[in-house]
Amino acid sequence: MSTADRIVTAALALFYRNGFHASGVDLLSAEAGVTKRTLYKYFPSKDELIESALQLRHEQFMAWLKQHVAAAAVEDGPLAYIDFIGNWVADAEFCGCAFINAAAEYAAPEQIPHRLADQHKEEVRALVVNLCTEAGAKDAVSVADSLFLIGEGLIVASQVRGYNESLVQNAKKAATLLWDAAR
Amino acid sequence: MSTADRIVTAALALFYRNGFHASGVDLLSAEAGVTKRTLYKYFPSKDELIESALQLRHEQFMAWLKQHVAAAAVEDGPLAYIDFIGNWVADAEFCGCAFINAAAEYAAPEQIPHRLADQHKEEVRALVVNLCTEAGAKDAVSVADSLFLIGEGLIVASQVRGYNESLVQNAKKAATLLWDAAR
DNA sequence: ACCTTTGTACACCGATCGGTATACTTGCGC
DNA sequence: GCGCAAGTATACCGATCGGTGTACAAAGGT
Repeated sequence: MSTADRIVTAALALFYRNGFHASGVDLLSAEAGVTKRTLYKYFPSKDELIESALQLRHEQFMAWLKQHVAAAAVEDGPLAYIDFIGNWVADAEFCGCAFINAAAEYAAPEQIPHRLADQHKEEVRALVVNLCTEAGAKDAVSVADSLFLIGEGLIVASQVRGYNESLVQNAKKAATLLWDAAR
Repeated sequence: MSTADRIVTAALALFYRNGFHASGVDLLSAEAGVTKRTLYKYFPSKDELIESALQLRHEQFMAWLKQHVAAAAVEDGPLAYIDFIGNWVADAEFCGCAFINAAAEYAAPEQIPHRLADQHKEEVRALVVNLCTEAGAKDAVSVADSLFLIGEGLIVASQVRGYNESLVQNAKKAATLLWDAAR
């Protein structure tokens, strides 16, 4: 693992756990096990480090998601998406969605972290649309958007209120109902 | 309007628009039209000002929500909740949910803004459960949680991706389907 | 008229912010 | 064995952070 990778990996972990504004560069470099000088050799500013960290997160997340839904039968793909979210929010390290958090801290839509969040969510939504299409939905876009909304709701509800087994079950139930109605 | 009220009102507006960590006390007091000294006469610290601002937000929001759902027929109450969210996210000043944003910036569940967010969401959820019960749902808690999830999803999706008319329509459609299945 | 309250103006505090300068060590390629 | 890039150590920069001290102006109650 290269030095740059170690830095951006540690940065992502800290930003995710601690927030972007609340994570200073001193702590950041200490967490990565490098000097501030070295950090600034690879990333010209904290802003660009944030950008790189979110880029890394996007790649990791999409790979993780794709792997999960690929393990499900094609006709259950859309429900596997909700299942994936259900697994994710149960993780002890779960701190909400890094991109939703980024959009919250950088409210203006033209700010780079917010734009990256928008792009990330668009890719996820597109993936869900694909799952619905391949599973033979009547109106793939419509049901995909509904499932996407339930997923987003499950993420933030779990973040704010803490993990709740029955809420996850409920999300799966609602998703199943919507999905069955769309086939 | 008392001086303390003007301060907390301005603080809420700035925190909502700008984030908590990103809003400094100097800007805060300037925005409120008072000196920093006066601000600290009423609020012993920025943290306590944040707490007061969130408390104010909670009261304003609940009053607004109750007023909206009270205008709907009892049997349509649960759908009026989604309708309310749909109106809200269409507002030009919409910056997501202040409590979700607070939970994002203060990730640890024991931090006061996070705890206030939890309490706020619990009250909203309880209100939706009541709406479902009064409207004669078979399993009020279950369908209320599903509608709540769709509402949360609509809030964050609109925050991250910007307002999207068809997404709102889709949320209403999904909510209607779930609600009809629960009556 | 006097005193108290309310708020202003503004300088100041130590700490931390993001970011940089300089000098030194370490290890690898040739 | 030499040179060079990578990284360390540490001190520093100006700006801003949350928060305070002090002196003064206005206004109301009695």
